[in-house]
Formats: sequence, C-alpha cells, structure tokens
Amino acid sequence: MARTERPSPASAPSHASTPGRPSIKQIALAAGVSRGTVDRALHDRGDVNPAVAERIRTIATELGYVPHRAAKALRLNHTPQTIAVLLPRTSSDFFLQLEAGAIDAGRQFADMGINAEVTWFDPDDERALIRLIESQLHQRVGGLVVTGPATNRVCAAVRSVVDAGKPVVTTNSDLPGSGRLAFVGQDLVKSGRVAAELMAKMIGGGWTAGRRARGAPPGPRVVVLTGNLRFQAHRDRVDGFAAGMKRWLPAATLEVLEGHDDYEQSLRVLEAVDPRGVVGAYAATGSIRALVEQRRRWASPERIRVVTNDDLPVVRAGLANGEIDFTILQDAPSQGSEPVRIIAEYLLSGTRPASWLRTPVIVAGATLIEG
Amino acid sequence: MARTERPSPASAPSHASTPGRPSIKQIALAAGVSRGTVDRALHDRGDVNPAVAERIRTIATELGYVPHRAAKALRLNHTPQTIAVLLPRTSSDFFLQLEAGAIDAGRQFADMGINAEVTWFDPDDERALIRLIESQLHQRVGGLVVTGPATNRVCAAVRSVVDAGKPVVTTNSDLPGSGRLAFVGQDLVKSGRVAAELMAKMIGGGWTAGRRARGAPPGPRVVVLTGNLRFQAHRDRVDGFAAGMKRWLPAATLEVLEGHDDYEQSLRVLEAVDPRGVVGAYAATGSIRALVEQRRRWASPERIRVVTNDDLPVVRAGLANGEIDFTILQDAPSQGSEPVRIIAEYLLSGTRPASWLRTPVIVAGATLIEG
DNA sequence: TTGAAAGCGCTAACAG
DNA sequence: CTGTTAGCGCTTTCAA
Repeated sequence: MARTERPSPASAPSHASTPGRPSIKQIALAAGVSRGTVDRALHDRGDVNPAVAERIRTIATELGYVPHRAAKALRLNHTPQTIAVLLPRTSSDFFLQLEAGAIDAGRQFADMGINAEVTWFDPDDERALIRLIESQLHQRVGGLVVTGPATNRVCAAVRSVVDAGKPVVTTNSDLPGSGRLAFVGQDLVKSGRVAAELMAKMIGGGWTAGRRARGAPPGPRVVVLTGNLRFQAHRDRVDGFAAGMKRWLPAATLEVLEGHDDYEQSLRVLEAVDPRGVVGAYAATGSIRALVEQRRRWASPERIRVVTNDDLPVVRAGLANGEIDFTILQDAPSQGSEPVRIIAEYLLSGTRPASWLRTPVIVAGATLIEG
Repeated sequence: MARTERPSPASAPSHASTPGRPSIKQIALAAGVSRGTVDRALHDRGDVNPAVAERIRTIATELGYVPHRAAKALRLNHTPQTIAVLLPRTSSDFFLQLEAGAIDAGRQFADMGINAEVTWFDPDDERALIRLIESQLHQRVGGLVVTGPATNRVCAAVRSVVDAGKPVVTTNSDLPGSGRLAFVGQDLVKSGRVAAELMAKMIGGGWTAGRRARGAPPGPRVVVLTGNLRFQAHRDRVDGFAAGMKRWLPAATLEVLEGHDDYEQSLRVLEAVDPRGVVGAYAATGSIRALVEQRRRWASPERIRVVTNDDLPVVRAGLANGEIDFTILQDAPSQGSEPVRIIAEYLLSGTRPASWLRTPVIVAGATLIEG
C-alpha cells in the first residue's frame, strides 16, 4: 500500500489478506438478527421493524460494510440484468464507436450476470424516444444509458426511470435535472481551449509575416465555425476557444460563424467571409467538409492552419493530405464503456460515481492515421 | 448487441440472459464424471486418468467453457492472492503516479480476493532486485508486475517466476525474452513522431523568416536532447522524431545530443551547440532543466519552440511561463493500473491479454495546468 | 484415481 | 415482522 522505504525483500509479513471485511453475517451477528433481515433492512425491501432497520444500518456503517461484488454477481446469475443503451441514429459514425465501447464493456460483465443491449432511436422523433425510455421501466433492465436532446419531456421521462430506482447515466450530452446518476462526457470548454492553444502556437511567429498583408485587418484573423450558439454545448467550445486565443494570441480577431450543422448553410456563411488576413480556421461544430472546401477556394490556403473536432472520414482525409493540422477527439469508446461500467458497479456494489466523469481531450494529428 | 434497425420499443423479446454459458457441472455431466474431476483435469492438478483428462478438455473446448469470474472470486476469499508490484525508487515522481494507478486498480479487485502490494527497489542494485524478484516465488503472490533494467540476469529471474506458473507483466519498459505475459507501455517511436509533428507545425510558416539568418546553416535547425543512444528505448524516440521531421519539415537539420540523463553533461553538450538558425528543441530523454536553462542563454530564445516528455515539475513550470510549448505524456496511472487489471483478469478467468498494450500518446500544452 | 460435500457472500422463496 | 434454507460456480478437503 504505502510506499515502503526500504526495498524490504520478502521480509515484510504484512497480512495482505482482506482482514476484517465485514459480511452480512457479521452484521447479523452484531445486531442479533438473521442475515435475511439484514439484507431486507439494507435494501429497503420493507417488512422490517423500523427500529431494527435503523439499528442494522448503524451497525453496517460502523463496521464499514461494503457489499461483496463477486457474491452478488454469482447470485445475479439467477436473473441476469440488462443495461439498456439508447443512442441516436445519426449519419456520423461517432456513435458507432461509442456503441463498440458499450458492447465491449458489456461483455466484461457477462459473467457477472450483466449485459448491455444497444437500441437506436430516430433523433428527430422525440415521442418515440420518450416511449422507448418509458418502456425500460417494465422490464428486467437494471439500468439505462442514454444520449438525447435535453428537452423537458425527455428529462421527465428519464426522471420516471430514476424514480423507479433504476440508475441512469447520460453520455456525450447531459440531461440536466433528470436526476441521472452520472454524466460521462467531455469538458467542451477545455476542448476549445486546447484547440486554441494549438492554433495560436501554429500561427505563432508566422503571423509577423501575415501582418504585412497590404489590406485592412489589423491583426491575424481566425474563422470559427459552429452550429447554433443557442445550444449551450455549441457555445461551450466557442467560449473555450475564445478564452484560449485571448490567452495565447491576443492580437487575433475571431470571426464566429453559425452553420447550423448543415453543409449548405455552413458554406454560405463561409463564402461571405473576407479571406484577407485569415490565418486559421477552427471547426467547433458543424460541417467540416464545408470548411475544408471553402478554404481551398481562398487565396494561398496553405497559409491557413486548421483545427477540427472528432474522427470522421473527412477529418482523416484532411489530416492525410495536410488540409487539416489537428483534430480534437473525445474518446468515443470510453463514452460507451464508462457508463456501462458505472452502472454495473452500481448494481454490483452500490458504488456511486462522480456526477461528471470527464472524458479526455485528445489531440491527434496526422500521426493518428500514419503512426 | 447488433444494432437494431428499428427503434424496437420494448417489443423485442431477445432473451438477454446468458443463454447456455456452460459451467463445470455441464462438462461433468457430459463427460460422465464429477465436478471435482473436471476441475482437476482443466487445471492440470494431477491425479486424473490421462485419457479422461483429455476427454474432459475436448468437451470443455467444444462447449466453449470459460471459467466464471465471480464464482472464482468468491472462492478466492478463502486464500486471497497478492499481486506484487516492483518499482524503481527514482527521483522523478513518474513512478509515484504509476503506483497510484496500481493501488487504485488493486482496490477495485479487493472484493475479488485480490490486492496489489507495491515494493520499491534501488535501481542501482541489481542483486537486490533479483533477490526481490525471486522472493516472490515462495509466497502467496498470485502474480508480478515489474519495471526494471533489461539485463540478462533480471530477465532470468523473471523467467523463473514465469516458470513457476505465475503471470508476470512488465510495465513502462519491457524485459524481452523473460517470458512475461504482457508488456504495458508507450510506443516510443510514435511518441517521437507526434512530437515531431507538433514541432514541425509550430515552426511551419515561421521558418521562412528564419531562413534569412545571415549566418551559415542552410535550413531551420532543431536540437534533440537524448540520454544514451545505445539504449533502444532512448533511440526509439529519437528515431520517431527524425522520421516525423523528415515527413513534416524535410528542410530541417537535426542535431542529436547525448546528455546521459544527467544535468551537467546535458548542459555541456548543449553549450557546444551553435545557436544560429535553431528554431526548435526536443527533449526526448535527459535533463529538461538543462535544455530550458540553456535556451535562455541563446539569443532571442522566444524563437525556439520546445517540446518535452512527461509531467515533471520543471515541465509544468515551463508550460506555465511559455518556455515549453508542449509535452508528451504516457499516462503513468494506466501503466500502473493496467498491469494489475491484466493479472487479476488472468487469475480470475484465465484471459490472456495482447502481448503489448500500448499506452496512449498524450499531447499536453499549458492547458494541462490551466484548463 | 475418482466422487461427495462443504462453503465463499448474497438474495429470494418459504416458514414461522 | 423475522428466521431458515437453498443455491449461484468453483475449489478443496475428505472418503471411497
């Protein structure tokens, strides 16, 4: 455990064995009741004298009781539990990577009597999603993992599942006020800051040259493409990027464009940009394809450094041929596996996770493909 | 499992329960023997008719038998196993982060009858290390995690542990030919390539300016500080960096300096460098402090982009004040937790891991501290 | 060489 | 309301 100061060759006897890990049996003994009663008391299964229940709970915490995962798992073999994973069927394959993570984690718990089952829903059909969520109530589902639009009605549906005592974990995007056990996702503000640091350091000394542009703009200009600034999630990345640029290249001017996650619209707003003095472009959200294509049309595009998000085919192509310098990943597989793991742990030992599990901000360059 | 094409609201019956997961009991039934015999046969515990044993093994593979982790864990409570983690006591705190990961993973398996115990050894005393390794034989240790110098004698000592049937996982640096079950560590060549990509893209357009240096050198120059090129591990990063620079900034000239991981010696070789035209410095291994300090003495140091490795106090300071642009991390905590997890899984269900588990190549800038 | 049985910690079904 | 019991899959005695 603690770091031994001497190498201590074999000498240390150190009774490594779990010394006094208390079991339900110990508690029963201490409380002068049977194991069954302890089980009922600790799990609020009713049919137990409140006074006795209280005493049992006290003793349990005093003894530092923690349920034994292995035993519970073994018992669970009687009636296996399913963790339902609900994902939006979008065109990007981000969620396919997420699914792979979820299935993988599910397999890990197969011999613990727990498995994951992925169901896809149409992101444009809120009603169907709500029905789907509510249908998880009347099943032998042990818990729920969900990514969905944070509307009031979706949150309410999730809340009904939570109220039924089932653990729910949101992933990739949160459902605030839904009572979910945890949220697994990236710190988008940080993601934007990291993008800005890369951008600023790439532009760096180079922009002294850029300053000589005969035309107007006073400093280097950076284009930021985003989806819709009314969505908090979209604003977060832009905010982080802006903060980062201010810190790392205060002379720069930002041009924030809303493309509404649509190729045509993104292209339109990009075409309206005066390209003089533009030395960088950041795709926070929205159509990366539009950004890459428009850049080609501007004069001497090789001047313009490009940072994007996620690991899409367009991005890979851009990284390979040098049209994109770096992309920021958010570890899609973990966003699938961690929620499953969290629920499994909760089911097996009642462990409560942190409310927000931050997925790493991963910087990837062309080495992503070539290395 | 597979992605359902329709949202399938609750309708799908899909008997999620582990369908026919065969247990020892099933095998015993099929083979017409008792469960005890099956156990003995499958684990080569002797005292079993070779013909019968063979038949049992056949049936087991035919049925696709996989031992049940939870059951084994429960049984293990009788005689808990210890995973011994042997780490070198160096001045850097890299291994403290690694230790934290190992302890954390150990806790995860506490209720599976498995725990991790870290022991530190003097990296300069090979004899003591060997004694330490060999002392793990005669204990109730279930497996071994070790980081050590890849000398013949250390490898031989590890091999004796392997021959005793105990799983061994090397971490951070490998022990080739030791028969270890797996190695957890970074792809150093890739690490070097990533560093080069960052370096090249930071220098990027800027170096056209650099070209104008009145003096001699024909292109931009980059200094690479390493430890000792006779060590494969030290060479790998440099090779990766060289390959990356060739790919991303072929005009650049590399100056590889051996500092032998020593501050004084690193400083000496750095002082001998002609600073004209130097636009980048990469600390592959060796004294980062020496590199940072020498850079200050060169003319207009802000010209020189700096990439380092690991997360040391000097590095943090450098990132904070802008003297270091990026550092490449190798996820020390995972290098502690993954080996423990691998051995635990092996002990519990006989799962054999990949021979080399690559730790991620993490790019971190000042955002590591500020963000 | 093999079989039978006990028990790890937990929970659900059944008695009291 | 509470106690008893069986059994999840595996290993380890102890008998045969």
